[in-house]
Amino acid sequence: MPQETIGTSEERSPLSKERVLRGAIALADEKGLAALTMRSLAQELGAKPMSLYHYVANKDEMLDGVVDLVFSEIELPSSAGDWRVEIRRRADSARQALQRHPWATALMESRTTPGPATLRHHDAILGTLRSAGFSVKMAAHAYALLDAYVYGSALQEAALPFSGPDTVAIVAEPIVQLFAEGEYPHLMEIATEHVLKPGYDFGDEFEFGLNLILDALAAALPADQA
Amino acid sequence: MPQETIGTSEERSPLSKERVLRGAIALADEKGLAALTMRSLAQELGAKPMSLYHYVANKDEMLDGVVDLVFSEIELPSSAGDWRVEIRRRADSARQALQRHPWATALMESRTTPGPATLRHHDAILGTLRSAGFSVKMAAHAYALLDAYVYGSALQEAALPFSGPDTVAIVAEPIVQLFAEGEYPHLMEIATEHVLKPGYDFGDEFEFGLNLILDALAAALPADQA
DNA sequence: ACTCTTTTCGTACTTAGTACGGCAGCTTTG
DNA sequence: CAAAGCTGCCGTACTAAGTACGAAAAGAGT
Repeated sequence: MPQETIGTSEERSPLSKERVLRGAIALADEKGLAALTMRSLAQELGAKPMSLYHYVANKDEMLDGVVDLVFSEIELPSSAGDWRVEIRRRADSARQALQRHPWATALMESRTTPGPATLRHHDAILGTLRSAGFSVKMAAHAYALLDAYVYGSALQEAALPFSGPDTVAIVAEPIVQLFAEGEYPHLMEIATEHVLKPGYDFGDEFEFGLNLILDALAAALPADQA
Repeated sequence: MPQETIGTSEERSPLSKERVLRGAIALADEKGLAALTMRSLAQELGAKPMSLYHYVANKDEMLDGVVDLVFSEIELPSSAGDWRVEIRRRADSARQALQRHPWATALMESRTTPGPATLRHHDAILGTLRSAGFSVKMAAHAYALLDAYVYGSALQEAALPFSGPDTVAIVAEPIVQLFAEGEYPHLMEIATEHVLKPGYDFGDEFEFGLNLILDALAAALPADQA
């Protein structure tokens, strides 16, 4: 006597590439990237491991799809409207997406085959910059700069031992202890006088850099248009 | 009858943590990060897998050590001398190190336990910025910005399907083919009119952003000092 | 109901990390 | 110089994970 639809937690709609990828994201969000195995994912989906291979060629290809899905969560900038507003919107949106899925930053590296959402994303940014009046070359420069900054920030934030504005103090003690040896005076200074202060939020750090970059790009625009 | 010292290629000095880590780097450089397994590394070192565990607790810890070794390859900025020169030097040096070991960027993400070289590195940069006159807060901002940019650029460069200034054309064809569908007009434009042009070098892209950031930081210095 | 197609899965092989205990050679000590 | 101990090296073997291969089950269409 099979147990049929007794399963309480696991969803049991038919599988699909979409469901597999979304399940993978959910699993990675919950348990971390290391816990994302074909076997555990199958279980999560109420299926058996080999069933997944009907929708993805192999795990690597699945990860490509996952990365593209994460990219699709990022708001696209519009080519109309103020370019600074649009670029900022997408930068913030990208940071949020990579905050929701901290493991994704690591994945983006190894995957050299961008998916449609990724390409669309890049295309939209370049479009916005070109519409703003940047030359082809300058748009490429600006794009590389902005993108490097956004991903680099995501990398940094993912590496931070804390996440919210308030969880800082929890891990502060052992770190300060380590620095107290006097070997890293400047790290010590920045830690105690800035990062470990109550109101610290990495988001402020991010905004500072983003503003600085946008201002500098805006200043370079007139000369580029000439 | 043991074959003694007949082995031609494999080094056969006694093992050490140093040798294990350097072997790991060499293997990753040669065959890629995926090929770096405890088994293959042991073979490379002319030893058996389990021997490695005398020098590293487990693979993860080994990777931590590897990352720290890569960091130690980066030139430290000095607190004396012009801060822009020093910061630029370390930025270029960092890019070179991450170019030599493209797989390292991916590793730096997951490792939340920085080694001594990493800490020394960060400390030196902060020291240089502080000596230049930046306030604690501004130094933190500048540091986050610069670092995010350097790592982000490394990430971008590692994701590029080509490496040198001239290998571009090789992979250009299929890419252009893909874009030609007209779905990504701006990517297409940047590709054909900029990236795929003969003299293209990602290094120029990097320098542009670095200059822009340094200029903007320099402009912010006076107000910060006041 | 039968056949064709699509979806799901059972079995089993391979690779990789690593726990555990043994042994060899050098070092120390009587 | 021999017995005892320590250090570094490794043989064996277990577990987890990706996935090849082919078959069973579930639908679809006539």
